[in-house]
Amino acid sequence: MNTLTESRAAILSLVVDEYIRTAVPVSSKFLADMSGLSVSPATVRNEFALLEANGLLTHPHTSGGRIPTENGYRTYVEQLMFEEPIVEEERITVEHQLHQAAGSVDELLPLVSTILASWVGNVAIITRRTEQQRELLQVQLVDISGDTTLLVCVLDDGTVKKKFLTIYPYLNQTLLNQHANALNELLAGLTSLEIKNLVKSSTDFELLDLISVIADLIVEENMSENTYLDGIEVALQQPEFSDQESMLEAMGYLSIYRLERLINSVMTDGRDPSTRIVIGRDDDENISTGWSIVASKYGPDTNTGVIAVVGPTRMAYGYVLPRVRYLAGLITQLNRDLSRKNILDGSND
Amino acid sequence: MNTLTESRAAILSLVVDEYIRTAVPVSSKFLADMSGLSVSPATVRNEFALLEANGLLTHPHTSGGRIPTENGYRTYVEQLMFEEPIVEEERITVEHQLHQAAGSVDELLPLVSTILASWVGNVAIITRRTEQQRELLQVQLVDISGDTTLLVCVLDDGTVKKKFLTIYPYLNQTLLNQHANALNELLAGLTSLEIKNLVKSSTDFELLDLISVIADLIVEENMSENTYLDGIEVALQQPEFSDQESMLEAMGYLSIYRLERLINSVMTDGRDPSTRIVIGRDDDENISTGWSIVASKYGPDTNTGVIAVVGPTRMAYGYVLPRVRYLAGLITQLNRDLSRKNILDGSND
DNA sequence: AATTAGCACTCTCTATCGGAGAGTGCTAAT
DNA sequence: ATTAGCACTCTCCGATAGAGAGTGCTAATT
Repeated sequence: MNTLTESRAAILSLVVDEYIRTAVPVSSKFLADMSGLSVSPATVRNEFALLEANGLLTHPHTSGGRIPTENGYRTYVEQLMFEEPIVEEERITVEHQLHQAAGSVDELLPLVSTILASWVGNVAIITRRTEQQRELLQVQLVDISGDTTLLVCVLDDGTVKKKFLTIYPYLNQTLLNQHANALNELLAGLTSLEIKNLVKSSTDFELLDLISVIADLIVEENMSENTYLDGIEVALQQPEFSDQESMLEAMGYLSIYRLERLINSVMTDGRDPSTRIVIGRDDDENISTGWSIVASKYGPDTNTGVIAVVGPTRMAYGYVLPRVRYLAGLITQLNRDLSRKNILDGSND
Repeated sequence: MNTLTESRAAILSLVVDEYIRTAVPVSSKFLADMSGLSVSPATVRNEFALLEANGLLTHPHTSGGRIPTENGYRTYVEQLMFEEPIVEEERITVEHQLHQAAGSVDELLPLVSTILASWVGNVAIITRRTEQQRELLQVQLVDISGDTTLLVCVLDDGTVKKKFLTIYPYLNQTLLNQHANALNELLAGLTSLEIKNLVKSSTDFELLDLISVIADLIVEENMSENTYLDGIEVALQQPEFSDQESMLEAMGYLSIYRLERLINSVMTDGRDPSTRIVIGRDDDENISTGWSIVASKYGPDTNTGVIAVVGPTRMAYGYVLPRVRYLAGLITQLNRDLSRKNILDGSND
């Protein structure tokens, strides 16, 4: 049933391409005239009817052109789509822009999300998984005021976490430094898990509470710090959102909290591929009708996450997919460079 | 010329109130029937004509009701407006919500902006002026990898600033700690300015470059860290933005970068009052037609900034103004508490 | 058996028209 | 100074009609 004849596949492909390009339903006359097909509109119409019977096309009105169904998009993406290669010029531009943020992940990722969003004209989102294996490098305790003390933890990827504490009895900075030194000797180089085990195994540390706080702080999920979203404004210019109602609905849908959960759930359902395209309401995903996601995991193991593009089903998959995949690879590579502990090039920034 | 008769002022006030409430032009019949005015529609129409001659009202069509001009709004705000008092219940709700963020300014301000936005149904923005007088409490140098070192500075308001450095020759953590200790002895308790003077006066410090970097880092302006914006989505539900074009235009106008510059310029033009309402295109401000700002400075001196509401000219000034002023006062008070160095109440968070 | 020309049919889109309704401006009366 | 009355203007809404686009189907062609 799903074996399309060659010409039928070509027609589906052309319809999807054209509809993605113009957002206007595609007519048989247009395909017969403008495309390489050397057939008459009537023939195209016959194929239309069959594609529609297969659930791959539909038409909004009796007398409008055809548009793809969600299944039509899926077939297109799986079998027919031409992946628009990234030209050298694009590559250079991107890598030039990224050069500014060689510092660390939390400078790199927001920049990449901005680049991706403007590149594909849709919402781009990048999540970062808090790494359980991150090591604590250094702890600091700073006396802020009377009874408020600031706990600062530096992790091995350069992340800095802080938390206000109230410590009784009052400890002055000298005492705090002594405690911090003790903590550093004890904890430096350990992961959150190792610290927790330490707490479990030995019962009579001084500052046991504080050590627990540190272990929690290291792995604390702070969504707004670990997820980067951009491109809402450019995405909302799509004709899909031409009235206030659909626009507001879209803005609600594009909330960073929703999307963060969404793409993480899409990419952590145990499936193999590191790159996925989810179109419309897939039965086992809670994605809304009319929306699609192109997502890719990035790495390496020590620093993973998902980079994704979110937009209307009428998305230029053949253009978006290679670019998402490319940026995922680029992030992976830059992360690897950052963690390789011996960067020979050193621009003093 | 600007002395309105009592009844004419009452009519202007009612028109503005009603138009703000419904966004529908107000008719003479409505005012005569529904309001306390014991006059006929014809009388109201006579007054309309005079108010229109004074440039305070206008009507979009020959046969639509009246709407205020920008000058009409200004007169209303300056002379006629009733300030909607904050009821006890609102106050309790706000203070309850704020209790969660007793920690520091950078937890407090985003929360206040969210509260304000949802309170008044418009965009709320809070800027924070980087305080030149903030003191450095502690410096930390952490070895991240081969040649990357992380510089961490803790300031006296609990702010943590960090910067990646490349230091030659390589220093291991022990050496870095020694340097950090030296720096702390030298710099702890100083402001950026004092550190810079130190650099100027003495020429042969070791780590002179590093000290300069620290001085700069302390006062580094990081807009996205110092400005908090919320409420775009709720603001865009106003009927002013009922088509895609005006909605996109509004989104562009509401960019955090623009607004940040805008409200800072509005509040730093040397005028007296700590609270200002700017309506539409004031000649000496670069505000757009159709937009208004209600802004208030907050304090105290050690930690200043501006809290503002931005929205269409048809804004409920009498509702917004007291609430902006109230929150500005609340921020001031909380800041004062935070810096008073002796908070007696200590909830262990 | 696949393709295609022909044609009636459907539906959208746009413009036009007319009437209802709302609101005004003006005049004359109070 | 206020108001009743009334003609006038403009918007809004629904109906109507015609053009245009595209289809589905049938019958003819290759």
